[in-house]
Amino acid sequence: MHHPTFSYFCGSNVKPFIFTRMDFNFSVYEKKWQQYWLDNKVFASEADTSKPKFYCLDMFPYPSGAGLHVGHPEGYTATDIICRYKRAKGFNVLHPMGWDAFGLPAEQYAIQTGTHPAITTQKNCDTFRRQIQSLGLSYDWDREINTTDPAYFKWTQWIFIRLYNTWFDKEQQKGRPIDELVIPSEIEEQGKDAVRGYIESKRLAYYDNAQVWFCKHCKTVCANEEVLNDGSHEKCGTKEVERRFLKQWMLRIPHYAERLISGLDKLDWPEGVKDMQRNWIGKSTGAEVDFEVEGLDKKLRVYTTRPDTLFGATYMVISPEHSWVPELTTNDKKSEVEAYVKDAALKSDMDRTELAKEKTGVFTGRHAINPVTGKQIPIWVADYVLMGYGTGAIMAVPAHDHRDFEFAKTFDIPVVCILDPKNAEPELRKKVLAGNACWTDDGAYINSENPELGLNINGMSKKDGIQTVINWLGERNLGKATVNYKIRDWLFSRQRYWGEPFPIIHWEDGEVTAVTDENLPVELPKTDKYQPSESGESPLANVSEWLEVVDENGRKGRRETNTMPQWAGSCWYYLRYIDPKNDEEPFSKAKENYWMPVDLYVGGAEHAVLHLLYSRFWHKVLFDLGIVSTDEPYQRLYNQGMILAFAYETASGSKVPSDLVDERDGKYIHTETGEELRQIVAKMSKSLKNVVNPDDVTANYGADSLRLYEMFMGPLDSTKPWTDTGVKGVYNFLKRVFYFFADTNNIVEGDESKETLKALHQTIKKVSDDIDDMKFNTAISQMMIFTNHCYKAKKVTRDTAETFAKVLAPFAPHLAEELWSIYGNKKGVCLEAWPQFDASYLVEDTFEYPVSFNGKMRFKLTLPADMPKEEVEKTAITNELASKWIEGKQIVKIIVVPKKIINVVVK
RNA sequence: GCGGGCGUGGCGGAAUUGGUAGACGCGCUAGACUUAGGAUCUAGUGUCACACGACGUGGGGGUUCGAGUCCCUUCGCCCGCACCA
Repeated sequence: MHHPTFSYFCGSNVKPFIFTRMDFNFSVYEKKWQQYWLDNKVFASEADTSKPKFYCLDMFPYPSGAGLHVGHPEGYTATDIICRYKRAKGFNVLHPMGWDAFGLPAEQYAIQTGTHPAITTQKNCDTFRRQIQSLGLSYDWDREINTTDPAYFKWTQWIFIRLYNTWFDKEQQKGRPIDELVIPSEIEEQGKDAVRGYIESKRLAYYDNAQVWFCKHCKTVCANEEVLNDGSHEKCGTKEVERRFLKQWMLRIPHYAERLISGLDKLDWPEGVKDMQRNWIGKSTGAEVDFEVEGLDKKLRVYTTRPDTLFGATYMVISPEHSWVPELTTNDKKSEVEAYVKDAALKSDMDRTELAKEKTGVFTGRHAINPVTGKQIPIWVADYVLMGYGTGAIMAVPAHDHRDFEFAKTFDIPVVCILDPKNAEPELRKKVLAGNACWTDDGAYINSENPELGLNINGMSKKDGIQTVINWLGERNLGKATVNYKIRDWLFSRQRYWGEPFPIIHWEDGEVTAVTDENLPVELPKTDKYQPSESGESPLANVSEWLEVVDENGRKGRRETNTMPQWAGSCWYYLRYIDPKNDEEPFSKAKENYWMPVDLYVGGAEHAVLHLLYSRFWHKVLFDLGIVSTDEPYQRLYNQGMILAFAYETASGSKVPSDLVDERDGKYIHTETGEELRQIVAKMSKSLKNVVNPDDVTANYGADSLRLYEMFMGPLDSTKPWTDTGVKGVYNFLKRVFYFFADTNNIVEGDESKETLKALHQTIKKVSDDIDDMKFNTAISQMMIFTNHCYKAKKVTRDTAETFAKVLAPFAPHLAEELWSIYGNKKGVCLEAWPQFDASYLVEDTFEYPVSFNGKMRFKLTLPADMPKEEVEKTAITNELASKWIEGKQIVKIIVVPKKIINVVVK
């Protein structure tokens, strides 16, 4: 790599100009302007109602020890361009940065080395800040926050207390203060404990025994969401997760399911992210139906989305975890069922799903009565029915449900078709009618009549059938329409040291209370034992002087020793940026009212569900309590694509580290084996040795080059591979800009040429529109076109040069400032207004028509722009060049679209 | 299986409501300058024929004066979710 700051520009006589030597010394001027911005706090913002506001937020990073990678600056540069542009357009911009700094790595490091996580975290934050500042991003650094700072997590705890003291009023679909909860008289009569239990059952945050995932590797519980499909733990990648029963803090997010779904409609988010959230919440509508159980005075309740298929229910299934299993099982089946249930309990969920191909189950020996056919149907236990969803029991309709069909075929249970798939292929229809295939789509009901009970849906369509059966069930008190959601309570505690302590005390008499607001924050105690225990007890449980408390009456208590998960701090950080130094309240209401909602939120798609859903949930609770003024936090969401890198693999697919690859004549050769390798695109990884470090890029090509390249690579939302030659491309562009515009010999006084004015105003328009559309790659290409034009024009006026500096400023702010100051300006270009686009410079009195014959462009014809259609037609076909295409043919039609195209149809 | 997205030169990628396919950049080729340098400038560069021209946006079909763009069909890739009754 050559040294960039030093003069490869040896010739002082390079055409077309002669000028005194100037080095493209970016490393000097980039530092200079960064210092200027910082010292003068040019990007500081205050709530100012006289101006329109723009709140632009980046997903704040976890400051890992590895430092920034090239993925970070991608989103940050995009938002920075928009913010600089918006400021120039007169907006009051809020653009903050901070650190999501709780988390496992710092704690693991503490366990290994004894270094307190706060020290490691501080160091990493310093590195991240330095790296981010070296990119010239226009953050308001006075608003920097850190989730591990007690002054910050004091308010995280404060919000937790609000959650704890809120219940959800289903009637009003709204969270309300717990002291507005009306205790039913029958509960009141049962005494104090019953009342307390009732209240606990309503709080949005509650403490209870829960079957939870426990990662033996991390020695902590983890949320359902953190356990991936293949049974591995998202955080550590090991498969050492298992089910345990532990006392845990849970949040009742399902109460907000409906609002979390409906709120999506008015948000300007990628459709895919909205769908993922809807999918995650998993709303389904159906009905609960009660089935009489033979020989027991009980009714087994099931949930089904297809009550219309009741006539086809030939058996029932309950989950192995269902509490009725022992009671339902007949004596002769007892040992068999017990064995099955025990087996299912031992199986982890991953085993269950991995073996999903084959259905397993066991008959309980008991029958239920199908309420519409009056027939006996067997009750089975099978693990394909989950306890956590619906009622944990189903009616099985093998003819019209794939899973039930598979199960019925495996265990030879009758399949009764009750819906004729009229529009299916004849072959398939025959099979369905005979019970040899499954049909889940629409059709017309058959065998679905019971005159004694007054129910007949024969001939109806699915939609009418469902409604008719639900009505019928309701009238007879056999069932009712029900809505179900997949989303479960959010497991909100971890057995770790490095997290927010819960502001909760467990008293010796069994009472649980929240710490009062005046006593916040509950800080983390100093300790040197960070290691969690095998049993799942937090390290905080060992710090007795912190742990044990006594109230004014001498009652003893213990602090909650769990800590909050990493999600907690990121659930509300966008609110703290609004008023980050306030120690009276989490933020001032007036400021919140001015800045919220976030107008643009940019970050990775990996947070499509969890972070964004959790955060929306907290926000809605705060909204219900009147703490925030908007129902949704993030108005517009944008996901930047991932930056990948080239990697190499052998014919057999094994990966080869990039330092062992040579390129020769477009082929990739293994330097040790000589084997020809295939170039692939992969995630950057240490093992592939294809990680690009932003510090290196900045050192070699400058921050402007890094910024510009990341924006020029392609559309912001698509994944794209990094190439070093691509960086050089934009570096060359910046150099060309510098050599032309920093050379005052090229900058003249006087009137600008028509052509240059046109090019300039095209550029203003294109760049403005493209920033609005977040199409930064084409904005940059337009600036390249303009620069190419200037090289051809050889001279431009100072006005033109200054205007171009303003347009360039959001993208390459350092270079733009440098040029701006060369022109003698004393204040920064970052404080200048955005240039006005003037359409009159673009007006042309001629237009170069492409002339097509039968849709093929053959030649071009320059005509007056205002020439009438008829005359254009005439001129086109009488043109000498046209004769060749008309000769011997008949003109059928001529299409003229003014200032677009001429198409001659010939035969 | 369900949901979302995508297929355009050697490569990254451009193309308002259907209206000149391949902008811009990389790479490559040639030339200029030269104390030969991986610098800079200029020109060229979709493919085949390299003259006329023909063919070209994953494949096939359709609508249209005109299709990368609209419709049908088919193939391939990426990302989520996945026994949720």
